[in-house]
Amino acid sequence: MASDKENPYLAHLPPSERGVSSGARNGSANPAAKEPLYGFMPRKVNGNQVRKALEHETNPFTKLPHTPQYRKILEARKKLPVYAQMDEFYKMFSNNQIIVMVGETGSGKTTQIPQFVAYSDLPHTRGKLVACTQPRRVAAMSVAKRVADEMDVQLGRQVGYSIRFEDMTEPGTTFLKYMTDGMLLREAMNDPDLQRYSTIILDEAHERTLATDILMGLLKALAKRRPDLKIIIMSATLDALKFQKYFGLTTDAAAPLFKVPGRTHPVEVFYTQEPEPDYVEAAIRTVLMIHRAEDPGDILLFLTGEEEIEDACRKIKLEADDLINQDPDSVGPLVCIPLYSSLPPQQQQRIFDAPPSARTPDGPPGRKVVISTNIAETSLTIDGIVYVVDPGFSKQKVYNPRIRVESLLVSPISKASAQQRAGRAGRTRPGKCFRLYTEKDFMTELEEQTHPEILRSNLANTVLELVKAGIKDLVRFDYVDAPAPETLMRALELLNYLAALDDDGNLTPLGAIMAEFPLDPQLAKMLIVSPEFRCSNEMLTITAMLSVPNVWLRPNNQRKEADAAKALLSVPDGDHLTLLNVYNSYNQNKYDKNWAWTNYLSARALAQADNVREQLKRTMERYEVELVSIQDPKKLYFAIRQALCCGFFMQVAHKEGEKGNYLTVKDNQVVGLHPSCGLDNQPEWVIFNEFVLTTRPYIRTVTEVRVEWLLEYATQYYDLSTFTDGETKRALQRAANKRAGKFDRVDGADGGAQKKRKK
DNA sequence: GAGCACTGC
Repeated sequence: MASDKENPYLAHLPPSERGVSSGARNGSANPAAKEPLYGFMPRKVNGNQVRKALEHETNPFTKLPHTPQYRKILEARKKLPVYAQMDEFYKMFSNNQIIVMVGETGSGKTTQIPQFVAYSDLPHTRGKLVACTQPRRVAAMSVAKRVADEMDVQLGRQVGYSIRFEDMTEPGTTFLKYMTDGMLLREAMNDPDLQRYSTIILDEAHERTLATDILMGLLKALAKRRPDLKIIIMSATLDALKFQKYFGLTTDAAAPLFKVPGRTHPVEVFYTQEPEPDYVEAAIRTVLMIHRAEDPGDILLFLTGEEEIEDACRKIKLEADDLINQDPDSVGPLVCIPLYSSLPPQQQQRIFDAPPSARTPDGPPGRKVVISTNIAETSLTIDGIVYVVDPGFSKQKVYNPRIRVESLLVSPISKASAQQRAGRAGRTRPGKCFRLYTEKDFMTELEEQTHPEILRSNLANTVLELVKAGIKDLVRFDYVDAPAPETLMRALELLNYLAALDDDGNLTPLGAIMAEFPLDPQLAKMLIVSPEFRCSNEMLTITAMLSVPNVWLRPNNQRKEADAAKALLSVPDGDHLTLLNVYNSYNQNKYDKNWAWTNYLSARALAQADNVREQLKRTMERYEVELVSIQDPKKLYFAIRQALCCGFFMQVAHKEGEKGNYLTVKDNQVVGLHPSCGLDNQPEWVIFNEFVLTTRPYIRTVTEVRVEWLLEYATQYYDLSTFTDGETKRALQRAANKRAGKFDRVDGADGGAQKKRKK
């Protein structure tokens, strides 16, 4: 490398270092006095150099003098366990392309390691970035803010973050970027070499989110194509060896491990002697036992869902009140606080309230009990928790590729999860964890790790992203854990029916555009084809509404009122049309802040839909998907239902008999219309957005369609030779005959196309 | 006549 141009690494160095004579040009005999990074050789930086630069009076990235706040924070940083191992880190980082790092809670890895890397990579001198991914948006935002403060720069300039709907970076200036794993995966889709980055750090890899898992596969392959790219996988202890082996560049060499101790307090673990037949009852009993007998300190109880949590809250409150009445001198007041994700943020904030005070000045102190879903296991940290009650269950997503259904199932947690839960008791001082199962069950029955999400999900979306990223052979892709072949086959099959992939598995032009939308392939497809039906404005709305959580509120004590409000907004032809109507009404009443609430709708979800709609609209404009509408409302509703068929022709059910049962097409599952469904009759053919398995199998968000549309817009899928014999096939046959102009001699019926409404 | 574990684009 002869010139500065070829070696941008040297650009930041004083002229003398670049081979240009003169320290005198700096006006100083010692250039290091002015230039904090003087003498830094990229990726050959050591701890001494960095420590010196950190103490320097000038900020090397802004060239401004360091503020007093910087110095104060720096003193705190020096006490982090990871700071003591800076030399070791630089040695390992300089000598290896891929590192696996483990650091427990409180080690400082998430804030410090990316900064260490920045001092070594010097990405600002060559227009590169250091990226650090997080599974959650809030984490990406809050860590970026913290690190910007630590580096004495403004958030969004040298240090920024990038999450969906919010890009807090400045191109050309930002060189350290925190981002969600999903965001980096999106980037990899369009730039498989991730050229912008000099180092990529995957944080919280042990959580094994779908996006992180896919990124690990992509980065492993990319490391061979880009020897200049460095990769750090950060994880909890238990998984380290698995990642080391996976990222070993040869079969027998593992990636090196950089290990940093955590800083937490010990937690004493107790087990029950016998298995508990009813874990909710046992949990309530344990909470009350702690309240009566243990020292002050708040309690965290893990349960599986909203209903269970609200129920337990009521029961604990009743029993605690009884205790106080019986024994006011030795039992203090107790508050129960529920915590789950669908609670409005304001109510979630209650977990940070102080525990209730003693009722008399020298009476027994009060206690706070937080009853939470898994959200408190990773996403939210509550200070002051000293006792954890862990019944050992959580709701987990499972995917059945045979019937293409994702459902939630209450299942035993893993050992790793149990340890994570116990750790929640030791964040501020030594704590106790009460496991409501036997030690033997813990040792022998619980799985080591929770199954990674990739093994429990429908992969249609992921497969499309991978194909777009240039991965041709999905089955032989080097996954950390390979999904079931049937799951991949199902995904490929769906994408082929949707014409996103051709018969050889190649991406079609349509598929390439579909991949650009942050949507399930079915939704992307119907949105992209909707201009042909001249209803793309409406499909845009419906797609956005289907992409956000349920907009309907149904408070326990006002169910009737809520149902009545919903009936007023319902469109009898289908729930998809109702969603359109809800959004339009919301939009027309935006001046009225109470509109959502008075109509029993979630203002939060509607605002989210608005946000998603805008994002999708921008993508449509970018790919020239026209935004059009038909004026005549009757024709418009027809067009919408036809466009729906283009995406959801595989999610169709046919009415069987008069009992309200439906049979899903091809899979032949017996399902019912979900009670929330707003159809005013039972049409012969319906498409549905969702199959849910609760008290029985239901289809939810349902709209009536005509059989001839299915034959017309999904000819390949409705090839009758692929159907098993039965009423559905006979009905399809009648419709097909009619289309072909033949007389149906079996029973003379017309396939139900002219069916009358009951009302 | 039911419910929404949790994330993410």
